[in-house]
Amino acid sequence: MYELFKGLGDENRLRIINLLSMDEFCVCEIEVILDMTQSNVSRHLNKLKNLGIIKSSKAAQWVHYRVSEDFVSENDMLYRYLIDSFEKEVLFIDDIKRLKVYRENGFSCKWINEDKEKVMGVLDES
Amino acid sequence: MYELFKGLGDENRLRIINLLSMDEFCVCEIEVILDMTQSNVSRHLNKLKNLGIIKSSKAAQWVHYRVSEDFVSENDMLYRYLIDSFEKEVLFIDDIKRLKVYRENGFSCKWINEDKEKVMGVLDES
DNA sequence: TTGGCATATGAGTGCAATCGAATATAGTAA
DNA sequence: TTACTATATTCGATTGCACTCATATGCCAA
Repeated sequence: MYELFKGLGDENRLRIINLLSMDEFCVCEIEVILDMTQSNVSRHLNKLKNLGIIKSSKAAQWVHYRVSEDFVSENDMLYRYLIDSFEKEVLFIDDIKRLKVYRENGFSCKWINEDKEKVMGVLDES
Repeated sequence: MYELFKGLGDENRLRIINLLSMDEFCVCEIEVILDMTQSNVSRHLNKLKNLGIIKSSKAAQWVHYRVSEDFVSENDMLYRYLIDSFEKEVLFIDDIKRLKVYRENGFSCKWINEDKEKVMGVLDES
């Protein structure tokens, strides 16, 4: 049990969970939206996966991550606490704002591949 | 927010919270019931206090610790999740068993002062 | 099969956290 | 005051964790 809390005791991992609570994302999208390095995102995702908080599925060379439905149903109160808390803190609210801009511009893995700088630039301005 | 989870991400601190969820205790009682060193208990209590999870009050040379009512009301779901989880794990269940033996023998700070070895011995046998 | 892209992992670094032992502080009682 | 007791804090050692850079793996497309 303390392992679970230890896993949640990291800002970047909470930011990832916050993002994944909205939708499914592949690694490169998380990287761009949260402005983290690729290896760092990958490592945190792996840790969250080992804890059973998220799950992954491969689609071609992309790996999509999502919050585990089992985790949510087995840890109902904790998950609701998380969601509530996300909505109260600027850091998490700002990440969701960045996600909105990402969506409004119709960005996707493809865009990131073709011109990552451009995508990052647009997100940074907002 | 991640600081709170980081604080909960330690087995000994969870054991202390589990114990304090039952009643108020002074440091020497926690030390004996959980079989931890005095300095270690003190350290963890201090950390939990800084996080606002517990509160303390002095009575003569003793310091009594209890779960903060404010923390419980402000973090209702998280606290309920904690209590639920405690009830499901052997480690925490066993600590409460030790507490019961402590109570059934009528032990107190005084007893611990007068013959700590004896008290520990009785608890260890159970 | 080769080239390129998405993701994962290994190695190294530095910082943070835990712990026991010893010591300091503060409060009490004689 | 002095002696004692409960708790807090400092020290030094050890371990654990997050991070970056570089490289490996695995998948697709031409």
